[in-house]
Amino acid sequence: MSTIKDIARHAGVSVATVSYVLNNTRYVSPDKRERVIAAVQELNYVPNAAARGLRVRESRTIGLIVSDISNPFYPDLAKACEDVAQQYGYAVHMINTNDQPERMRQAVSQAREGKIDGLIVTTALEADRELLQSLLDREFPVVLAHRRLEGLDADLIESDNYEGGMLAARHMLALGHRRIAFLSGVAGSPISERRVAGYLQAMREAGIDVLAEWVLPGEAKYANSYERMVQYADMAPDTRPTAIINVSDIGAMGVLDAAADRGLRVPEDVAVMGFDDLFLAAFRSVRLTTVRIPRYELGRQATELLLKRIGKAKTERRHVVLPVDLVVRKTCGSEQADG
Amino acid sequence: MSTIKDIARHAGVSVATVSYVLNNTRYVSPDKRERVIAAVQELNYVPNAAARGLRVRESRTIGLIVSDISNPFYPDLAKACEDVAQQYGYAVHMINTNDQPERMRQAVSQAREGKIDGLIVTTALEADRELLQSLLDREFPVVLAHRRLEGLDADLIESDNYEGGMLAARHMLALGHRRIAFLSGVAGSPISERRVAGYLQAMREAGIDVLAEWVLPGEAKYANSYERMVQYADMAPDTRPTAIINVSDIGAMGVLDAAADRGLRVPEDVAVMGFDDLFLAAFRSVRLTTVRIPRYELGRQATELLLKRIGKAKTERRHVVLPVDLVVRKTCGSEQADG
DNA sequence: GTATGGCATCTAATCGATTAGACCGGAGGA
DNA sequence: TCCTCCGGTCTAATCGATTAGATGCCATAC
Repeated sequence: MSTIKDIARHAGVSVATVSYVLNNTRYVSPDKRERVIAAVQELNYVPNAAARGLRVRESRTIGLIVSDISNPFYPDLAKACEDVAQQYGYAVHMINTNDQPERMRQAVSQAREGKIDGLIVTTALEADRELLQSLLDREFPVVLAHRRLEGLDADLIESDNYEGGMLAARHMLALGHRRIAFLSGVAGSPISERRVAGYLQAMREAGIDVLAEWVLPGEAKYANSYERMVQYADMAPDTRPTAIINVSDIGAMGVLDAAADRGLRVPEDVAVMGFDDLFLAAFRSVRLTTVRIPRYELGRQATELLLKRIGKAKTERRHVVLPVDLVVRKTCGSEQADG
Repeated sequence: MSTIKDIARHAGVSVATVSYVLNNTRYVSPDKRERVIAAVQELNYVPNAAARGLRVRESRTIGLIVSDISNPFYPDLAKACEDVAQQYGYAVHMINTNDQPERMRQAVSQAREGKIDGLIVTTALEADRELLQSLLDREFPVVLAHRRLEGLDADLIESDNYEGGMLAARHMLALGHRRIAFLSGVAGSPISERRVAGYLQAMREAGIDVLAEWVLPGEAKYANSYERMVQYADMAPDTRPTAIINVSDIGAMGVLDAAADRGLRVPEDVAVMGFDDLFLAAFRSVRLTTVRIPRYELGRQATELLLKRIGKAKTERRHVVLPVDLVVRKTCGSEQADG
């Protein structure tokens, strides 16, 4: 593997001149410039990233923290992040925390080692606040994407979860439902909380008292949502919720399957909605009505913002709220055309 | 940000001693050891990765190349890779090539810059062979996972695609089908080719002549598979294939939806199978019979092998073939129990 | 009392880039 | 003719770690 010295020797110039040519940092006479370029080609030279990074104190790498890349919410966001990063010459470290603070600690450590120049955090728990704040205190760029973390002084790109909750509830209300349940996420999830708040607001506006049993927290996964739906299915038909809004599409799939297993027809006996608009929500056999979350856009904007932050002096924190929209399909029974 | 010199000064020892304590490379007296540890804690010291990397010529990072992380095949594999890497103290660079050779070139460049110590490649095209071989020629560790690349002298962890093709075809044959089609992937995909080869072998063993129109190459995506199924649906019922094997589950979803749109019942009018066993294949509304590909295991073993390669002298190339298995659900009509 | 050896620790070279500041030669002005 | 200035290029310091080899101290042996 050749070094800058080899190039300098081969081209008959100094290492400084080689560096000037490679980085375009000073004028170099055409003749020497050409000799440098030729030497680079001939020796197939690629500069060493560690040496460069040590000197200029940057790694040209950003970190992306997700709780679990195999959760279908994240791949689109991760893709956006990588697309943008590539474009700007940055690499992406992917870190799955599995919601363990230990993993977040490792990520923060990578930041302090200088392995990454900035961090995009899609899932930060309460327990991670102090850790992330310690980075921010050192002026290390951190952008929250998707999930906010109250009390953390970082940039935030999120979608309009409150509006999403309203949209969902109003859709059900417009279809004539009154007993509308909301299968929320785990207690303390700010995403879930905002969506529930929107739902509650819409219900209030409609003059409906929301029964405690209608808002059931739990894991936004298939299995747990399935179980929660089974509870509803076992209630008497005249008290059972006629509409179920789910905090995630994956959870909605569990609800759909539980309903079918219990002999309830969708949408005749129960209307079902999700959140996210995953690819699978569009399948003909599913056709889930849902609130679309702009996942790619979340990742794109978070990465653009992070890269803007890197190297720049501290600026005003940004808080971007992306619009969401209702995607009407079949599971609430109101599809317009092709049924 | 403090450096090793600060720690040395603070603890009243030399930088060498600090390094010995931190890396456990030489005996250090308990008293100095403790002073070093105290200084590290007090100054909140974290060693600089670039400086270390420059000196010892390693980045403790590996690269993972996928064609597109938003293709649901890859997240499980990527997760496995990251899980194993974390465990060994390595970070993971995720690189989406989108099947563009340009992106592969960037990845190879990262390797040569020393940004990564090894590379896991899940999708290498013919066009990438030379590039990857150039890495191997420099003794840079490369492991192919999932997709082989003929003529490349690298380690390979794949699943038994040939056996999978046989399993699928035999299942259809056992159910009494004779006109069995195989919607394959794009021409030149070795994964698809092996699966088709297994299918052809099973058909041969059953004494059935496979019509050219039964093996339709195309993109293994939803839309393209949908279109191909439409073609079949338009054939006369007595010549139309009664069974469709798909090279991917996502493609099978397209087939399922096309069949439904054309008024064909599954499995009564057409039996449908996929490959992969994605999470969505298990949904009640889908219940896709498929050949399970051990995605997590693929990623796990590839990463373990890669890490074994890194730093070790050149050893014999390994070729691991993981077993696949048939997952019988509803789309071929032979489900045993809970239908 | 001096020589020997071993052990803990130190000094300084090194990795491969970037870049501040020195240097040198030629042009232009006095 | 001499001085100044400027532009092109060079030398060498620097980033922060690791580690080879030097050093100095102390115990033991003669």
